[in-house]
Amino acid sequence: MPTSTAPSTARERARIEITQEILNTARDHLTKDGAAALSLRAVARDLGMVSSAIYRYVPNRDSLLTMLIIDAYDSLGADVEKAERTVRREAHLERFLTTCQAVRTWALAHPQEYALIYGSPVPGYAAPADTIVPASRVPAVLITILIDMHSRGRQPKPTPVEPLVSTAIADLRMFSGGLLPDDLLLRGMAAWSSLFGAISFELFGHLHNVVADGSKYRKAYFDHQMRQVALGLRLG
Amino acid sequence: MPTSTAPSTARERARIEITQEILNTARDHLTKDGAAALSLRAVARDLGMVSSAIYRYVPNRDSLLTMLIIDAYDSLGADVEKAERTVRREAHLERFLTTCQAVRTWALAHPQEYALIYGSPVPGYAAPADTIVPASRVPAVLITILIDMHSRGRQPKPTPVEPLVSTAIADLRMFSGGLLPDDLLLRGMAAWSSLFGAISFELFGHLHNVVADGSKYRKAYFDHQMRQVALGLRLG
DNA sequence: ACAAAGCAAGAGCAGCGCTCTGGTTTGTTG
DNA sequence: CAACAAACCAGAGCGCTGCTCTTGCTTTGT
Repeated sequence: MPTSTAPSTARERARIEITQEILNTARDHLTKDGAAALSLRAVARDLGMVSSAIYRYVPNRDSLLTMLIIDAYDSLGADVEKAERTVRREAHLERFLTTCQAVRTWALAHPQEYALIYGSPVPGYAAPADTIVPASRVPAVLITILIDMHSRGRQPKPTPVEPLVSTAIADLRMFSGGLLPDDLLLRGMAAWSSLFGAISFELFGHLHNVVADGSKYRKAYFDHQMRQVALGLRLG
Repeated sequence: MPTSTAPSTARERARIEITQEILNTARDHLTKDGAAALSLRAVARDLGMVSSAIYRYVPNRDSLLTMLIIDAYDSLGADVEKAERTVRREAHLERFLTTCQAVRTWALAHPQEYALIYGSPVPGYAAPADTIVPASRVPAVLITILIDMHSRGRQPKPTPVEPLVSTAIADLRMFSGGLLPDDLLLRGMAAWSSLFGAISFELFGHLHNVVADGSKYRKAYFDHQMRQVALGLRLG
């Protein structure tokens, strides 16, 4: 089943087109002034429509933000997948490091969008179901690397995990197709949090007066940290 | 030199008192509706003053947020310091784990304040200098644990660190009094990012459909992860 | 040919941050 | 004690926001 049916009437085509324009303009505003400053009225003004007309295409501000969130997840996911694909399949460590670099590169290039998806969620906001698939693209890449490593390499005996923790990650185990032992899944989660913890700290200003400001310093620092994380994954 | 001189006149006393009331009411609003929804007018209403009167005590909304940020850092810092103090000095691992638990406990109890200080910063916002001291209380606790461990325990030979990374963390080295080798400082940074990465993921909803929702599962998962982090610190 | 559905435009409501004006209170000084 | 400047308060007002409702017009499927 196709996710979107072909536009039969001119009206449907126009509707899709206008919705696209709204999304594009909104993304421009987002990258310039941040999510908090995004205003439906300003978007309408830019598009030469009156403010009320926007509500024909977007039910409200929150849902516009949701569309931008999905967009951001997909943009990040596509970049990361593309970067990771360029690496030789057997070079597991390099695949991991390339993935981390790609996430950071995207985040530095799209700080507001990064903040939108990995920063504080808006107060009453609950992520709708449409976001969970795009949101899992990066985790999927990481898990694939782990699976490849685990299935090919020598498998050290898995460290046993407490039952409570083991049941806690039942969903994650299912997501990975049951191909990974619990302790490796947990290491993967640790790597994932470390990756985003490091990027968030850098992007949200918590490295001020801690790690030198220059971009080469920041990159070297990040590199080093991710190599450390890779050690924890037994990738190095 | 005292940071605040004694209030001589009734007016000065009233001023301080009213400013305090404004801060308290603002904090109530923050914990209830989040930073984005915090409104000077609403605070004024709660206090029975007209909206313009607030500007006698607070220059603008941003500076009110800054005061709340400082408050939040101090609240977190005080809780963490208190918790960490209860542990036997020689039990370095336990001191570390207790610190992590204290951070998480505070974060779960004050999610909006956590989001305010560790979530996405407001677009044009630049943290003023007044925040850096309160912000470094938690890092200071972690570094003290590392110093105690390093100075007492057997010191494994430090892994050499690339020069670029070494110069990148010059500020951090200074902050730690030069008592720690670079590789341990870097492990400490990794632990710090992991800690906040883990808490941010949990608080900002990125563990949905990954780690089971129940608070005991979440706690067990967090415990496990922090023990893992401690291994990276060679604390375990 | 015609009703139904989709559309644009404008007015309007309640809220926001912030400023300005005019009038009052307070503390200090001649 | 009187005079005066500084600090205070209340209110009106500006321009912005999200969102709704009403009024007409146009496109669409029957």
